[in-house]
Amino acid sequence: ARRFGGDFLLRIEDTDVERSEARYEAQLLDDLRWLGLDWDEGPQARVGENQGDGPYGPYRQSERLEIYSTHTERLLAEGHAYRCFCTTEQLDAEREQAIAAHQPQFYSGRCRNISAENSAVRAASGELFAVRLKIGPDPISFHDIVRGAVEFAAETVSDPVLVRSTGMPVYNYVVTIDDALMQITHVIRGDDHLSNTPKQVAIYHAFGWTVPGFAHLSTILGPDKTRLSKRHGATSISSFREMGILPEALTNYLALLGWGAEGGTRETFTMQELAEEFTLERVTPSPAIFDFNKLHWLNRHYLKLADSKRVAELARPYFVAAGWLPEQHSAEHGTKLDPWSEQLLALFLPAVDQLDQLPEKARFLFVFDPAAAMANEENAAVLANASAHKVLEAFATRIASLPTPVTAEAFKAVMNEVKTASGAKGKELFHPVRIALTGAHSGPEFDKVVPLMEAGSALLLPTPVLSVQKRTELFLAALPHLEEN
RNA sequence: GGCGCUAUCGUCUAGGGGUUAGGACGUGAGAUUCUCAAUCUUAAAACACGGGUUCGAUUCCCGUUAGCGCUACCA
Repeated sequence: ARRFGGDFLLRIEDTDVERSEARYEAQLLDDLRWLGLDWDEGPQARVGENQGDGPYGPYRQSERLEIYSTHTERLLAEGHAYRCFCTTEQLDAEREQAIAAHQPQFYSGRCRNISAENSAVRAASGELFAVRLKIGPDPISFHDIVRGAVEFAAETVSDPVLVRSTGMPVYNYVVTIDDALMQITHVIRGDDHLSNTPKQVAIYHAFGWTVPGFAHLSTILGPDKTRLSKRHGATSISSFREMGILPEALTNYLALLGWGAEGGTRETFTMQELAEEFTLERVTPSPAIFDFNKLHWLNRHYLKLADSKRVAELARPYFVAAGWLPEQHSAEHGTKLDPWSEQLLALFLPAVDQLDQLPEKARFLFVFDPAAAMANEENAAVLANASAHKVLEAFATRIASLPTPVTAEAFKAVMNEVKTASGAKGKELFHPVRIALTGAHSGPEFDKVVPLMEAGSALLLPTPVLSVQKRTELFLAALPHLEEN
């Protein structure tokens, strides 16, 4: 719509009373806004914003029931539709029979030829009825922008129900009326609707309306090639948001799933660029498998580009949830905590695919557990080495005599002294110290980690961050056989 | 079962009657004076199968196979 200066309409299709709840609608509007998709016409948001509405409202199908019943009367009067008095039991039995006999399941058409008078009398007497559309003998064909010409034999369409015996019209019916009345030129939807389209085309014909353009987009599949669903991980928009995926990464990824730009070498598109370049003609008809790897790559890409304040805001809740950052900003926090948080983020952001992985990566800053570190097999192997003890002893005495806070430069100097004193170098030198300070033999550069520990130890945090000296002291105290050597 | 849709590297895709079948993610290797991450360089990796049409088919047509969808008084 944006590409060609059209309008994007948001319509709430809530004719299934049992499955429609206000909270779903609120969630939907919320998700769309978060993604950066805004609509020109649509329902007033129940969450408060005043976006939406327009000249073709109301935009909730549940509020358009009168419109539909007027149209049903017209169809009935013109003979394009008829009342069907068949009971569910009857229809179920017929269906079962057809399945047992390996026959295609069509409606028998039993009620098709009940006379208008008879039909009216039975209806007036209170007999329950559904309304069915009369399908003519000719094949129904239409053009799909993604797939080309599509044709269905009339028998396979059967006489579809338009209005349930409860009086509530059915989705395939109302969607057609709404699309026509709202002057929709392009119907863009999932290909699970492709088989429904001949029914809808027949409805356009019955009313004498112009059939719009259709574009059926392929389904997104999971790695096992079945429809993407909950067991594949995130499927709702909000779950991506909760994981810490940026909206621009998601929209970019979604656009790439089933579409390729001309040339086929560009991968990153902003919403603005998408609006300028996206065309339905270039949409692929084959279904695509959702690939978290590529989404993560895009997310990392946009995380790098994003404003650091914005990312800090987004990342903060994950640390708060872990109990490591305070919930509220105090005055002190503003001046000291914010710069520290930014440092923290700068260090760990390149290491994550999505924001919710941040606490795990930063864990060693907040949780210091020498016993656990020593219990780790790989760590134990490193510490079992005789030189490791020499390194740690040399390191401990020198680091303890340093003025606080320990700077990155002072730390580097100490490491050099330890190197000459112990004769250890490379891994032999760094790994024991790294284990002592962080509990693991791998992690980010000391140049960045040391200042972060030092500055962190001066802050008032829900979980205190220990200084380099404190860590060294505690770790050596916990090393049992050091003194014996 | 019936009807429909789909089929290029593991994945997302570009391309299209004659091409060294291009790019990206991921994977492997190398570089970056501890490691991890990031970054850079580099390598391996594809036209589902069988028939046509054609001088020539991965490309067009038909079929097979496989996957998905619909087959509801769900959307």
